Amino acid sequence: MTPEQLSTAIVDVLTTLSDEGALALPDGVPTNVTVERPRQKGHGDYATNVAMQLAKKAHTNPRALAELIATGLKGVDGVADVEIAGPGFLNITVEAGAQGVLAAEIVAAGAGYGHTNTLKGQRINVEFISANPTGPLHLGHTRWAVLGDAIGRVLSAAGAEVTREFYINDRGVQMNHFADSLIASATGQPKPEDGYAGAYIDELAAAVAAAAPGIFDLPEDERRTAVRAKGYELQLKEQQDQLAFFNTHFDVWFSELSLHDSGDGSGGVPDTLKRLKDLGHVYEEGGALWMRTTDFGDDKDRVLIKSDGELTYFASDTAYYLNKRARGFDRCLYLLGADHHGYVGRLKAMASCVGDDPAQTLDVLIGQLVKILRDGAELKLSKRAGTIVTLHELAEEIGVDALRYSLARYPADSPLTLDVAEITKASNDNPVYYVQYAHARTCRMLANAADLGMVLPTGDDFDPSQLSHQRDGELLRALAEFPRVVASSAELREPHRIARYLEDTASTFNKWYDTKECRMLPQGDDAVTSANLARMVLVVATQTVIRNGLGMLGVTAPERM
RNA sequence: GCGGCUGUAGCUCAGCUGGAUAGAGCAUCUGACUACGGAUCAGAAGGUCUGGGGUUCGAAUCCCUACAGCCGCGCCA
Repeated sequence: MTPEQLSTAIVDVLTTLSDEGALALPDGVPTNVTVERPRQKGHGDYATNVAMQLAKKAHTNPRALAELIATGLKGVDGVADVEIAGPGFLNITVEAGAQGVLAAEIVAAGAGYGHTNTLKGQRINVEFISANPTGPLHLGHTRWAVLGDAIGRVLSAAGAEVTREFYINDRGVQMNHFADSLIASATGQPKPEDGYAGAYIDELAAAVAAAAPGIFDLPEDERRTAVRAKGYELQLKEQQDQLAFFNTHFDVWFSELSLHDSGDGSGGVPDTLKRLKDLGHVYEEGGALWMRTTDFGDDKDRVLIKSDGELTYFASDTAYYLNKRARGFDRCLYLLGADHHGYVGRLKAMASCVGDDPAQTLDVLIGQLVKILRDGAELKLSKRAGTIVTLHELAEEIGVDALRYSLARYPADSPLTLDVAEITKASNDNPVYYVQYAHARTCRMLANAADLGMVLPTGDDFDPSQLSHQRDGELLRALAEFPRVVASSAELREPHRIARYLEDTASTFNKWYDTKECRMLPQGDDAVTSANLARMVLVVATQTVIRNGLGMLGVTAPERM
């Protein structure tokens, strides 16, 4: 009996009471009732506060209503006992057998356990990182790499059709500054103003020279174009390789420049500008072209074409949004750093200008910035000054799994401070190892079981009522939570809930493991009992949940450590 | 000045679409190694949930306010 089934059973009881006239609910019977694991032992296996929530509407008092529900619920198959406590809580105890069958269900579902259809039918575009291709990815991108990737995985698990997208800012003056910096490095000139510095520029300049011999000897006008193209190509490739190493994958690498190439009626910036004009949301002033975003709540209007004729980033952003919508996405997720939160207002206003309801089509997640301390002092990151802690360095120093996990276990809106010394030194204390260890432990136990000739029972060979110890029940109820955790994680776009859940579940498993009465393997020459076999199913179920959960965070589930 | 985020144990942080005695890890202290992998488990100690008001059966959670920290308010990218 899962919490979902219990919730349904309570709704059925309420419906019956309502039909019989024992209960009058003006707004009808709720379709969903909250069932949760109580924090306190002694409050049953599950608890619900439904009586307190409905009492006022039904013009009765909570305890009287609780009595009615309890009586009905006691007749439900699988429910062992119902108690009324405090102001009107219903504390429910479930029969061991009814609870134990879940273990076999999880094993049968395998890699699909935890997946739901709560977001079925939604086509979601998740855009994240979207860095300039003018340098390596750094600490500032690392959090988004982890969260964006995990959100993509979690949304998929909730049934959505997800496309993960990286928007390449390959257009704009920064690309010329990039080229000029490479040229300056190769020719021994001082770094240009507004240029990029750092060892990576020198290395990249050498790589450009190696890949295209003679490129720096071209005439000046050709040279810049050629170096820009080659440097871009190599730098983008490096970003892609490093993200692949970091286990972060994209479905689409979208070039900003491609939005400007078109102009043939297939979308892109020219068509976007025309459409905005037709909709009457643009005007000229001071030689510039503006979008009237203040009509939709923005603080000020925004420039699309500057008075010098150059297009702004915002013009590209608008065309890009329309491009996504034209590709059929119902929702566009943007993951932005806190330093871009001023963008939210104009993005939403822009969506309104083109006739969308941003509450339906746009989701902007603002994440707070990660600070990094070394020797107690904050490292200021600046690509142009060349002081960079790169994603790749971090990943190699701490390990991909540990770095991903330690970023994934915090919500995006909590500011994070990482101390370099601490995360490297304390890596053995990282909760990721605790969770991975629990998984490795299940693997060793099952290998031992195989050595003893134990075979995972199926059908009638599996006796769920053997899982009757208090610890069995605690573990089963923890495993039963997984689909709900995934669903809420997807709905709220908060993958850290999965990490916290896994830590809790791993802890429950370890406690179970240390309980003498719950041994899976027979001791000494003892024969294999049906209880041993039933617990074997429970171990496989636990392993399945941990593996699936870690997978949603892009973290591996090792068999040995 | 306006706006966003944050303020919970010594430290790092969960919990925030209102529920029962506010949780975890680390650090500290005490136990369990004739072990299904001890990277574990059992226990102790540790709190005016930043301050002040309000809403109600009930507030860390919602509203108002004050204070503190980080970030943002370009015809930059």
